[in-house]
Amino acid sequence: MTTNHSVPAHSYFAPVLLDWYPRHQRDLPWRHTRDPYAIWLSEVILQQTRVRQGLPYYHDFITTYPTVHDLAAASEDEVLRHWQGLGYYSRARNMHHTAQQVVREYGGQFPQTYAELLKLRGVGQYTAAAIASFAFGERVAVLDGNVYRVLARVFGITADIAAPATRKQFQQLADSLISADAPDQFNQAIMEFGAIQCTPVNPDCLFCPLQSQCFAFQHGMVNELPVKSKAKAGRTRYFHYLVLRHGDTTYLRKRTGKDIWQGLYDFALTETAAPTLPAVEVLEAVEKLGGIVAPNRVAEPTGTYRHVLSHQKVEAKFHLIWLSEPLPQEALVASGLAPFTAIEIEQLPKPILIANYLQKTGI
DNA sequence: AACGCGGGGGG
DNA sequence: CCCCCAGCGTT
Repeated sequence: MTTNHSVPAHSYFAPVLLDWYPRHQRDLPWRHTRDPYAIWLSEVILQQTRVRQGLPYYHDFITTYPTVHDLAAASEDEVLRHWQGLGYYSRARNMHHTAQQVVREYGGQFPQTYAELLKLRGVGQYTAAAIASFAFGERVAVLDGNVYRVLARVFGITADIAAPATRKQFQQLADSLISADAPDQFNQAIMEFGAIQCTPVNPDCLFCPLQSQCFAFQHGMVNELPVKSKAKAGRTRYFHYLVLRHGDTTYLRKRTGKDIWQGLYDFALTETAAPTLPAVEVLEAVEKLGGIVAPNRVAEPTGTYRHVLSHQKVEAKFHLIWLSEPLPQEALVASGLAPFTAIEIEQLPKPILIANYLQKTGI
């Protein structure tokens, strides 16, 4: 390819990517199928997740739930347990909901167009475009973080990619670039190119096939593009977990509010604005839950477990408390707590913070 | 348009 | 320790 700036990058873009892709693509399981269920599964997992992290989860899900019928028939707890550690748990809950919807309302057959796919819960513009192109060959451009980055650099777009209004500009450009005869390959190629070649940090510009056409490279702006405003800093929260135990059972409850970790299980929780909770307040909290503390069986709290989420930090301490009696039934109803054996706890979906604590303490 | 939602990898 | 990675639903 010659350096001819009189020729717009537009005409070279798709051919260069389609030439690059087969020589550099990773061998990924969902690239060997046109099954919309398998593709949907992979895309939901990959929505905010890197391939390396998502791959074992994909294998687990496609093995445990080979068809949409299997996924639809599972319980939400079981689906969340398989999702444990992947984060953004609403993806799993929405996925489960959609599986049941596809079985009930679509006879087990996924809708086949972008517009119809978009109606499914958990399927937004990106995922609808991915399924429509990969499974059904529809000519609709995907727009994900990789695509934003590649297009911003190659075409010198300085709009803030974190601003929702910027989307139109990129969608229009991507739709103008996508190959008419191989829209699926184009979509795969541009995302793979962003993931492997045009990486966020230290992109491989030296061996880049678009180097001569790339605005950012030609103008020394590779590190300035794409433009992306920073997310606002998150708050710090202080969790004091009451690990109530009696006999061989431990009390946990399912998180139901609009807070983090919806649908997952953790212990009775007192949240404070300050890092510490006085011992007397720990006892008061246990009492309020209907618990009778066994004599001399309140352990010192653990050290601080720090758990960083993208939007908030959690600093948690765990107070191990042995009860002399099981919690009364009314107390369980009021608090949502329930007794579980260690074997049962293993099967519950839990935040990584809780799973780490349980592993460390051998419960 | 702004916000809330997890967790991992690299320098 | 810092930085980076981001699609969808709700408000």
